[in-house]
Amino acid sequence: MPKLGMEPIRRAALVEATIHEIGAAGSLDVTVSQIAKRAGMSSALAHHYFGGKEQIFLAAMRHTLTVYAAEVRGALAMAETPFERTEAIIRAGFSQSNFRREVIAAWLNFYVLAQTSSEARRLLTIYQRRLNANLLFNLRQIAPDRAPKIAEIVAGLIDGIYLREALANHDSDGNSASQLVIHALQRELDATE
Amino acid sequence: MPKLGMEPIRRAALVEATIHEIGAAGSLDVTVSQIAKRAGMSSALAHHYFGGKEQIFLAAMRHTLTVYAAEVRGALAMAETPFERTEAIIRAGFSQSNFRREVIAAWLNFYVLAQTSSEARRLLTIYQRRLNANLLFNLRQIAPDRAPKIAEIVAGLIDGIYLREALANHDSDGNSASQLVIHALQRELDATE
DNA sequence: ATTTTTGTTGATTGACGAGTCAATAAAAAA
DNA sequence: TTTTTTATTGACTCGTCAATCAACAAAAAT
Repeated sequence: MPKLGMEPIRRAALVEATIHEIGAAGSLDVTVSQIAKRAGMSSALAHHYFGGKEQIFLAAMRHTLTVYAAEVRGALAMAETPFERTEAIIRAGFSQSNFRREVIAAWLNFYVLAQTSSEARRLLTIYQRRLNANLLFNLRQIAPDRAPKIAEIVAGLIDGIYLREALANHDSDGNSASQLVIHALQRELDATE
Repeated sequence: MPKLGMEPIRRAALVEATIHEIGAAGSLDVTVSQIAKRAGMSSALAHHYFGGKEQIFLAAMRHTLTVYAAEVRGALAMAETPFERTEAIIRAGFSQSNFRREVIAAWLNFYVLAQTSSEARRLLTIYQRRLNANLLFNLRQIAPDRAPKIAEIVAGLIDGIYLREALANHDSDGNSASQLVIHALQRELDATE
């Protein structure tokens, strides 16, 4: 009983299911059947819409990036000053949603995939560039000449502290992580030279 | 024609081959047969000595950590002051050897495995603790009360900048990465409060 | 009314891979 | 010298899984 216009619905369901399954497995070692089952369809249909496994993964990665980007935009919209906006970018990176099991798994496996898949690499580059551009734009308004270096440090700290928190044994507290990065940012800005 | 005392030789060869194969594949998606072949033996023998795939991986991870630890110790031995020792730790993290394809692949997949394998998690925790302890010990001699926070920042920066450099499109220059982290360290130490 | 497009799946193919086992051989111990 | 221990592998089992295909159904277009 085919209802028309199913494609976008099916695709979305598959992306959702993929993220969930990767989160449950912790790796890309999930079968198309598992994903299709969770999305409520046959594996043949998953292949029909996406063509293959890697393309399903890439769609899931793209979605993860899109959600993240939206979160950053939302946080930026509520900030007034360049410093507040920089703070907002940092906090967005450590939001609760980014510490959900599936999101952590998505990022870690994304990194792994980026070594060999040029499309994954491309997406990762987009993420990195966007983060850098956002930071740079705001930091330039505070410390024009030191902005590039500070942006690199803040970006590196966001990724690094996230990695450490995501794999720490205790439950991750986004707040203390944000505080740490913001503290480092302050130190950079305090310096006069 | 069995020569005795082969076990350690075989194990070492398998560990070596595993690291190489993971590097070539970029993932843990390598077969025991591939590994065994590169190590010059049958897959049955690999199973005989290690019991299973995961244990082969863990041995490879352990080896990677051991090599890294040795590198840090070597660098520390040649430094005199606490600051120089802190610098040495940072530089060791960005040494050329750590940017080899296989080493990058080992670390990235290590992170992925740490989500689900308690042994991998344990090893990763050891690495993190050791890095932190090393930094802390030296930083305490420079800025006793701020040492814990600075150590966290430097550790986070090492991991984060490494991640970014390892997945960057250009060839990675360990030097500029070190310089960046050392710069941030300086800023922290410059602050008077 | 019939042809085309869209949605859907069960069944199948073809390949691959982890782990086991029986068998073989040489060294060492008894 | 017989037995045990260590080294080693080819062949096999059992399972899994990505991808394909033929076939069926309903809506839309002609």
